[in-house]
Amino acid sequence: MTAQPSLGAGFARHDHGSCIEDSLATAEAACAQARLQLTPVRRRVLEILLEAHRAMGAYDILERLRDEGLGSQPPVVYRALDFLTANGFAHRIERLNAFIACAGHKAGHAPAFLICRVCNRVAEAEIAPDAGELGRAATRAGFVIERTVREATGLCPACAEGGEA
Amino acid sequence: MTAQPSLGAGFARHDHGSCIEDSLATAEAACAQARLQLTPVRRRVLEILLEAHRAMGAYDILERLRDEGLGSQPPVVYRALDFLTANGFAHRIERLNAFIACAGHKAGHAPAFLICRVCNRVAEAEIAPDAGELGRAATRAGFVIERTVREATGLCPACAEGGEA
DNA sequence: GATGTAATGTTATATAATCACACTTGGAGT
DNA sequence: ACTCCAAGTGTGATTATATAACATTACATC
Ligand SMILES: [Zn+2]
Ligand SMILES: [Zn+2]
Ligand SMILES: [Zn+2]
Ligand SMILES: [Zn+2]
Repeated sequence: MTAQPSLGAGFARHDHGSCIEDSLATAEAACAQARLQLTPVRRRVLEILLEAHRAMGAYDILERLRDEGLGSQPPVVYRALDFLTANGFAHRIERLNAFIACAGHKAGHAPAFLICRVCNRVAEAEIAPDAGELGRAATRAGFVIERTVREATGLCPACAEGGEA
Repeated sequence: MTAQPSLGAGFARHDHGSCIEDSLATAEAACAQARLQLTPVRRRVLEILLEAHRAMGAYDILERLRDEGLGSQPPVVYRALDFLTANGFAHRIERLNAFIACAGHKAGHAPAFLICRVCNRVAEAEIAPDAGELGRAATRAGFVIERTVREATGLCPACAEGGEA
């Protein structure tokens, strides 16, 4: 426990069952609030991401949907993922061509990710969007930033301690 | 002229012919120094990237190679790109699944990119690797960063001034 | 009940990347 | 010179990721 506030669950152990329930409840509330439709497919995709609790490829998710009779073609899962990412319930990890449920949904936040190259777990960190040298460099150059991808690859605490290589 | 130091050529105009020559000469020198083979295919791919002066997909590059009889199958270009990126002569833009010649090769540097979503031009910015909140968050979490992807999407000065939408 | 909109179903295709194996080449060592 | 080895290349096939295009359904509204 005692997770770092800015990292959400991060790489620490946590009560997984309740984290799924909480996230789903939050998503439902947010959808009701914003008049968004959390349809069966969308909801199930979010659940799958929450259960996995790691980054999943679109086709991995699709396989699950197919087994459950919820859809069998790529557009089904990509549409659901579009909805979830557009509304902040999930994020795309560019480095992995994969998707992960948002940890600690805060409307319009600018997440960064720590990706372990050994165990493939991903931690989400909340960081101010324009902070840092990149924002300053952009300002100097007259560039207007709309979205920023920040993904660090490396070793999580567990994997760093075990066999490094 | 008067380019921002930390942005290399950035979005500013510059003498394109000499920037190609200089970069190639630098790459050749670096390869000789490090006993790396800048073979015809590798050299030509780097030239193509330098001439284009923007991010190119692997298959766009391959098409050029094919026209010139230098290779016709995907592995040819991916091998060359592996070499170029592994040795810092080119960079992969994760957001675009594309590649770009390095602007201002400094051994083992940690670049960030500003990507214009309208004109698709890309500027490379040099930023200290562990700088900023992400580095601190990683340290707090006990995460060992090996590589970082930092890519901002938005509008370059020219496109921001013209029709915003 | 007609109409419009959002969501879904389905087929095909586009785009990106890798695998697997044969072949060539240019030294290192004998 | 001969053998061996490692790096690089050629090539066909395959896998992985993502979108285009169009038909259909579900539901709200008028
Ligand atoms: Zn998030
Ligand atoms: Zn790990
Ligand atoms: Zn560079
Ligand atoms: Zn632009």
